[in-house]
Amino acid sequence: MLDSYTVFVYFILKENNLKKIPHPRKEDLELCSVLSALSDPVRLSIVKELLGRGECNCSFFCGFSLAKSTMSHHFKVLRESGLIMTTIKGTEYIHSVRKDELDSMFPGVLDSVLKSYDKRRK
Amino acid sequence: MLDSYTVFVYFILKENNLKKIPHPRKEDLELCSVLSALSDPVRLSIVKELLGRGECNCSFFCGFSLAKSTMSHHFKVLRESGLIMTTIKGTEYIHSVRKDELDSMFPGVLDSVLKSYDKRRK
DNA sequence: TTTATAGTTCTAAGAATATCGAACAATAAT
DNA sequence: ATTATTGTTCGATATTCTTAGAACTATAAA
Repeated sequence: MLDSYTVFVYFILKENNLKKIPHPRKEDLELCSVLSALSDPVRLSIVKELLGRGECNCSFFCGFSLAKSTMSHHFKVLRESGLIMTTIKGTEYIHSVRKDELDSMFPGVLDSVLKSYDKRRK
Repeated sequence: MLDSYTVFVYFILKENNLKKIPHPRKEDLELCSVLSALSDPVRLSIVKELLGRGECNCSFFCGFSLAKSTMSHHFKVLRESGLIMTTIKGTEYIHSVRKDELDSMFPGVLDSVLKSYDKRRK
């Protein structure tokens, strides 16, 4: 039985609980942090997948056989370095590479790294 | 007083003590190791200096106010990742960037990274 | 032969990283 | 309301990294 007061309280609670995921500003991105984030094989692989697929949630990355808390950690490192952006859609977290901003700050870095990664020995 | 026997023994001793510094083969260089080596500010700065100066010994890098053992460690990391080559000339260790080999294995990576590094905020 | 030079290697300490499982949180579905 | 989904966050552990000082090594110079 929902009276108007209950609806109001529910709305406030929802608003307060809305998760805000912090992202660094483009101008604050640091080259060393980006390189460090990319230097881990798991994360480099994530970035490659994200670039290939456009954007997607974490479920695409179960092939790593790593715990989901571990994957969450890697996504966090990528986010804090400025490599990816995360938005929440329902219960899903949608990730995408901040390609334009990265290209603007560090021209050629992402492209050359991923090109080399693609033609590595399998 | 050097007789021929003394000269011979001296030669053998010198030969045995000749330091062989191991370097990874070009084909064995790994992208993640290179990125990891470059992701440290000290090492990135070393690479930049080496590229600017051509080749040089460690004494150019005293401005870091780091212990020489620490610098030696960073040069070792750079060497083992394949980023630099080290030869011994007298008591000096001469370092140089393996630019051609890196460009061949990872085209554009070194250039784009150092370009971004050069125009970072001071 | 002794001393100086230029660096390496060893050892150790503290910080940072990668990983996991358990507990938790927000939304969606029933 | 309860349960399911999709993750995050916390706490712990094992490993790696950065740094430094002390001892050492090979060559050069006196």
